Amino acid sequence: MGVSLKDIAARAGVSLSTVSNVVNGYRPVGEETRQRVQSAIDELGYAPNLSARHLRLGRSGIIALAIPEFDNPYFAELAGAAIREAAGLGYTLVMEDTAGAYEREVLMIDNSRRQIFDGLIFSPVAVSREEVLASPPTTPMVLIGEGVYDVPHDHIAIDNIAASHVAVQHLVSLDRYRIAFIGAQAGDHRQSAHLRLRGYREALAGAGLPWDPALAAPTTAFGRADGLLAMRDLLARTQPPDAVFAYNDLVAIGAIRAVVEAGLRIPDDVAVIGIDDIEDGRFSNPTLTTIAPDKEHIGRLAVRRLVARIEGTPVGPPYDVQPPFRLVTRESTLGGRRPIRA
Amino acid sequence: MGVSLKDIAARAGVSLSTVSNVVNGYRPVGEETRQRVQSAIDELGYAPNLSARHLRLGRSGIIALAIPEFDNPYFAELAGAAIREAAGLGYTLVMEDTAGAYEREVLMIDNSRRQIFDGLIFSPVAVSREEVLASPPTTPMVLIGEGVYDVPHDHIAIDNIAASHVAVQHLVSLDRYRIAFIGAQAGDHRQSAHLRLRGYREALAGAGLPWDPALAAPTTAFGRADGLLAMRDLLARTQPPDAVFAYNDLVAIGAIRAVVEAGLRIPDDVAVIGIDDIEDGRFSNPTLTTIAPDKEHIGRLAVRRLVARIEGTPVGPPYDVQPPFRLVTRESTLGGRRPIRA
DNA sequence: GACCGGCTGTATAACGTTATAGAGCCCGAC
DNA sequence: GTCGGGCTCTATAACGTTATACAGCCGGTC
Repeated sequence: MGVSLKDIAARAGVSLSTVSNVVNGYRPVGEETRQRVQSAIDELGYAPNLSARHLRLGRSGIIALAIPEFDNPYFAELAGAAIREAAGLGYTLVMEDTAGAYEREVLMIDNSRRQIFDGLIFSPVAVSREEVLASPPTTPMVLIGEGVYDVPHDHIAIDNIAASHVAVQHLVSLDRYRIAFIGAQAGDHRQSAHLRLRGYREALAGAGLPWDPALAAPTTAFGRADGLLAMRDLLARTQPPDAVFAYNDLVAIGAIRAVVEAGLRIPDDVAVIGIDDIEDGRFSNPTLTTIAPDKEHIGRLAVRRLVARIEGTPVGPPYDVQPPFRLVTRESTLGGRRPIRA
Repeated sequence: MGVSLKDIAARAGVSLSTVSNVVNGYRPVGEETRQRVQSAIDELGYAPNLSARHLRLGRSGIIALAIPEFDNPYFAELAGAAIREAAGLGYTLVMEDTAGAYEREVLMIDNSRRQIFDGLIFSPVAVSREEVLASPPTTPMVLIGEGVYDVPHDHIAIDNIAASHVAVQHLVSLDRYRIAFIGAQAGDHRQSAHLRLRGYREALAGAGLPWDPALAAPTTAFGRADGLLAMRDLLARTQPPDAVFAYNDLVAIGAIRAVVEAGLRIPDDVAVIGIDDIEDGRFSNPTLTTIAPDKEHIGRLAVRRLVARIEGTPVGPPYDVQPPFRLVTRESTLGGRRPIRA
């Protein structure tokens, strides 16, 4: 083991309590003793045992952020905002990757992991609403993204349907008639994919465009490779699309690559739009038009709500928040080449 | 607080010890009692308090990975490998972002954070060798990347100089004569930037090419935006480069964008190579030639070494490992357009 | 001179867990 | 009939910390 309070106390010839008071200033200590204790601390290199402190105090000062796609920049960017907010509130934020795997997600909502952290911000993909409901209510949990609604937890997620409307309407405004959607469907667990598909269909209907199932390309996951394969498929059709609404920016970037490989022009032959506004799309060729959720807002708000729950600040009942989003137009739908403002 | 052993014991009418034995099977328990205890656990929803267990056992089963650029996919991809290896060894890996900030990095090497985790994998950027040396040797620490050598810790980092040689030699083999380097220098803390610059200069000399300071473009950081700005600068010279070796793939992607914006062709007018082999470069337009460190190897090895130290497995003295890397040629130096195998 | 209050320090109980020592019981062997 | 030993289970001490209760001392006030 490392150096403990006891070692310091012995070295300085004082009691445990006095050392503790020097360390965290709960009660005043005489100047002379304080210095003797402090030099003992410096010499022996003492640092408090966080587990013991956690056990005693009931709080560790650490909150966790569990995300399903560690390699999706969207979450990295969101995490950045969360980390800053947490630091400002005196908490450390650590991240855990569930990889969207069911067993890993279950570890989040049963108590095995939550016992060591003061709270959890969780982006569930594989677990169901019922499982979240059945989880024991110990440490506070805030849910972000996806479609786990009507549970006794704060929940922050953009309005997927409204966002999809804006995306599709933008493509319609460019006089596109054969608008495809790329993203998983059918048996997929991911609620947001279903919601975005629904928004896409509604928007098509609203614009008086027909619903063509051949233009809804399924994917097995939501990365660049999935977008690439799906787009190749769409381009091989006898009547290829003249625009694509991708489930997210990664998928869109894969789709762009497929279009370029096919020797077609963007947006002239095919316009592309995604969702997320990850940095990749700001530097891609062409740059990517996208729906930008306010990641800063989401990250900060999630932490604020969680900390409020942890500290018992009165914040009212759990609620659903739909953070703002906006359409960011770039070369993949507008054409031309405009220098990036960096 | 949550449900504790005591609650279960009371409910099942047995002692604390018996419940503990049911939970972790340290000693056998009679079948009838075991069932009574088990149903009490299920009913009350018990999960062990990890802090208490950590305090008692001296281990928490959690290791941390502290990285300087959470938004660089390189680390996300490396973390993926580390997470898998850790899971296989019975550990959970959580990630912490230092943002390369000095104060945050100091928190890693003094003991404040290490007390709650069994060990730390740390990619230092801002702290010096002396500070690492002065840190109290409590929980094991494995260092990855950068140039903190000759410290009593395992250290895993590619041979930056050798990697730079390979990169530059590849450009030379394409008959490029004005090869630029983009990456911070001078007062920068980042050792790897200095090493790569040195490798670049050595390789130029080896190829009989002159060293032109005007072709070494400094950056303030190492992201896409930095590559973009530096490349714009280089292209504005009276004698622009015909090839660019970028500090990493993100910088290279920014550089590519600058070349495209300028209306020049890649690789015809300017060839581009990076280091890291992040997924972005596999899907960019054009796709990016790069030096690919074996991230899987690095991530897994770091975890294996750390766990060996934690568990006291005899593994010999701390050592420096240089993981393998290889040149991956793509469109940004080879030209043409080759479909991605996805 | 007795008492009060402030200041400085100490002893101790608890947080939830697990390893150790040991208690009670029953069965078989001498 | 006693002893040894296996089988269950229990009581307890510790891990390192902090909050509570308390003890001693000094100076000032009635």
